[in-house]
Amino acid sequence: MKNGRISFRVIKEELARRIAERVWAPGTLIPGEEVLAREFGAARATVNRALQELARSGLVERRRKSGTRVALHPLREARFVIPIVGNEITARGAEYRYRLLSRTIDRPPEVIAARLGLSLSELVLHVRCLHLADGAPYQFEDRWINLTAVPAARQESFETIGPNEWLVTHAPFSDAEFTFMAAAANEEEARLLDVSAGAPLFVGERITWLKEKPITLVRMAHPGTHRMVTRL
Amino acid sequence: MKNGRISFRVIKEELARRIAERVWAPGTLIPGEEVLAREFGAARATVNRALQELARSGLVERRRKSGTRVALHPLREARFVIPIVGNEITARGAEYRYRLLSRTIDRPPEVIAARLGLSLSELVLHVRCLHLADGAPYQFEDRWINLTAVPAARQESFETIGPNEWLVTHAPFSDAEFTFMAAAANEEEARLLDVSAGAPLFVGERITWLKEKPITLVRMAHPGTHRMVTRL
DNA sequence: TGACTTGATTTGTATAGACATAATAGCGTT
DNA sequence: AACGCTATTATGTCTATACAAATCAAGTCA
Repeated sequence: MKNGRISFRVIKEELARRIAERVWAPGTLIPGEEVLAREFGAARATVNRALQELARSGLVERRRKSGTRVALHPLREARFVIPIVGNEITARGAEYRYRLLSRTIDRPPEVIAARLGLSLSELVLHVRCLHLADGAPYQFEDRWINLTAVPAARQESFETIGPNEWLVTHAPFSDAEFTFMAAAANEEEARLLDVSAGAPLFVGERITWLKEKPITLVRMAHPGTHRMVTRL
Repeated sequence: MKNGRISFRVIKEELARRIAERVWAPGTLIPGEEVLAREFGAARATVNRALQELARSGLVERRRKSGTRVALHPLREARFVIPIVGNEITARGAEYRYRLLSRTIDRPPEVIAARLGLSLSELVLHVRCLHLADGAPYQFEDRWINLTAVPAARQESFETIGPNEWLVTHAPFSDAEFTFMAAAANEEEARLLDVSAGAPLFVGERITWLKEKPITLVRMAHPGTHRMVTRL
């Protein structure tokens, strides 16, 4: 940007600094956009953008007519990128390997049908597979695909390509729900992930929909050593 | 907004729809801002805002000169709000209770000093407490506070107010790192959280800094039934 | 061939001005 | 006091215009 012009980033950082250093205490009403614009020698739109971003990251709360105040409880949100597992592994410099465990087409068990909102008569494709990093078990993937919504999955063997990778290029989705939890490894999970039975697992679950229509439900289990980290 | 004017939200949703329904396949280059602006009868700035938001949510990738293309692997990021535990509990309609377990001032153990980047001679405040929902153990909090950075913590007993709540209003931070993992409950955790020893726990860890200066390290352990959910 | 320059293109950002919208405060009426 | 209207005010958003920055491609020169 040209010299004299002040970036919304600069404003954002300066405002963040004032909040962090208690120039403006939590709960305080901070000056209005016009005032700040004059102070920084910028247009109101520029200040507005800075403030909107601060609001989205949870540092301030804004209300029409009342103004902008420093958030009382800065419950800043954490953002995690959910990568394709293969990329995640190679990004760490490890060798990625994939193994298909089973692939069956059947009517869904009640639990699965309920979670996905399917009737018990609709067919689902059940795929179980293992992702390995440098030969060590990294993730056990247990997936159910709604064949009514994704009939093309019937033609795919999933022998060399993981269902995740296949789905992102063949079955779009518009909504998703992520869940993370801890669980104890059952006999099979223990064997597959090379941990002892009952050992803690880090489990991620995801359901995706395309305009209300359920696409797939996947449970991804990692050995307990797995860590999900983010910085903000 | 006035009748004729088209909101960036409308544009954003329509573009998202086209991507979800494969009007524009993954990897495809989508029309430039000017073209879209003409199509929607909006200013380029409006289209720009819509596209920027789509880019941030990971649906498209943008590059100057090349243009905007539909992301090949929509690794859409998941956003989790990290609330104050008390609010989280009352928001669920449960009764919140807090119990202080211990509060000591001492030199940090090596592990903690290393994680926080402190010298072994600096004093830290070690607080352990329990958060309960409707009488049942909800979270075991094990916290270390850097007294060099937050000397005021020395005066606080933490008998009725949790360290988290106290800190957000008394010790600002500018950076934070979140980690989530699964772990097996040790004897003490098992007793406190009312699970059996070795049972899986869902553990969150957070370190915060104010301009490079470490403020606090906290480990928050939940019973394995705990779920962290987000929708996008 | 290969390194450098230049131009064209697309997104990125700032601005001034206008109007929209939400929420509040104050007033008047009952 | 309770209710509803109105004016006020701060944020929210759109437009038109301008220029900045990145980057790709083609052309130039050693």
